[in-house]
Amino acid sequence: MPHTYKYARPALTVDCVVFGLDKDDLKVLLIQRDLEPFAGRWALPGGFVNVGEAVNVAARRELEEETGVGRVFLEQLYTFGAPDRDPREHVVSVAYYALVKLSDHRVQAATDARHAAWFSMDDIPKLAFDHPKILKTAHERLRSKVRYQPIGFELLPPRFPLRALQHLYEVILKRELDKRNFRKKILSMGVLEELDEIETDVAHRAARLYRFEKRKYNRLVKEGFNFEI
Amino acid sequence: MPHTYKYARPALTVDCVVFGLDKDDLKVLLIQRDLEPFAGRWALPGGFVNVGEAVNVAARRELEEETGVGRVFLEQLYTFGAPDRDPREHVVSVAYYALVKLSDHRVQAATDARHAAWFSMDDIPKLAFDHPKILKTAHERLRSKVRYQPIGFELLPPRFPLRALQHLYEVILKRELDKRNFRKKILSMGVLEELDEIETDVAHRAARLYRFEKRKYNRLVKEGFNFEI
DNA sequence: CCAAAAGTGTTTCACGTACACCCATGC
DNA sequence: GCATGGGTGTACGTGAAACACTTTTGG
Repeated sequence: MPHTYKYARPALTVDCVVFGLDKDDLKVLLIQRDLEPFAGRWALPGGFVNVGEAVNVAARRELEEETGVGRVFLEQLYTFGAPDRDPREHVVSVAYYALVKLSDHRVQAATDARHAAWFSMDDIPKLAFDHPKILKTAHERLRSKVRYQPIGFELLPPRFPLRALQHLYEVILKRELDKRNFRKKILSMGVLEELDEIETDVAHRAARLYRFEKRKYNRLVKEGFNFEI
Repeated sequence: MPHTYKYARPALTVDCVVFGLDKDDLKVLLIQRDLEPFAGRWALPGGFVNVGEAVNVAARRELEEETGVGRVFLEQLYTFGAPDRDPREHVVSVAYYALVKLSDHRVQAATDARHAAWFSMDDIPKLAFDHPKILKTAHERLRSKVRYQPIGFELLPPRFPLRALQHLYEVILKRELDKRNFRKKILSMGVLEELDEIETDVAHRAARLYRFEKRKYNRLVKEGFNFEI
């Protein structure tokens, strides 16, 4: 059913940069295109915004369609609106970035489905459209935001050893952190709950597990607390 | 000349939050609507994005049409895409915020033109659409960004006394700053050039004028310098 | 000479940073 | 018993914050 407007309109899409944290690496979920343009190239998951559908809802829908995962951290990144970013016509894309827990089985499943795969940020293939630029913007946003907002926890399982949290910051910030100073600082914030549990299946002394307490964090924020690494 | 598409498309607009700094106040430029919906209401300047026109170019064009000023600081803020934000149909709007020098004569001129006026941020009239939300988002962005990026200078004339700079931060951050600490800090950054000029036409001791040295700032940034107030 | 704002130093305290060893566990 | 990572405290330096008086100028 065709639709007619008095004035021409750019098309409107969403693209999602989905970050996950592997044992060693920061990874991104990419989709292999099977249609022109850029058939065969890897690209960010995304698609068209339906009329009557909120843009963030469209992003979440596309994300769920591509990765099988809902209920993830999703935040608007930037809107890319250069007229030549799609060779076919003027397509404006609202980009989002998502943080998912790779420990989540449903995310794992998406990997085998329809030409989707996780790529290390250090080894990204040639991408379609202006997706290199979008990915770069997302990476920068993640790097700066992780320092003053507790979004890193979105990449970890609900219960984690402090070592995993430190490793996360080291990978994202690309520098080493001092173990004692890190523990001192993160514990002194009072946003982690120390659990009565320890790691299992490790070939050395098992570490204590912690949980991020969002309620404590929200309470502290109201009192003027500033999270900062 | 009508345009037809296979699938329905949301309309795409830009809205601009234009901030200026009065002697005392942070102000925003608003336009009074003369068409329905919201005829008579005040609203943010903005308009439709043309096909083939980059979104940021559209924002700059609309801004120039409404305020008569080009070459201002303009940055993308956020994209608002709720389907009910315009009562007529689904209109997605990419919002920008601009910082202008009210000392600029061309900006002053815009005030008398076609129902445009500057409003103090403490005294905003009822606004059309979801513009209160956009304005609030812009205000928060300005408040947080001004602390770690030297964008405040965009609101001042090229040559200014330190007092004006401090006042700017006090107005935007909504708290008083210590004069000695402020001067010490900002001067120690080494991004201001001390001029051989002083204020004129003041009824008291005239203050020395300074200029923001963007080149020095850029050089320092390359060396890892972080601007922060 | 009075009003109004310009300009200037020091002390204190909190926090970031650097740094090394013993402990618990699995194999 | 050895390899592997877990867990812990202190000393130092930098930078933020608090704080008050003298100087200059115009009217």
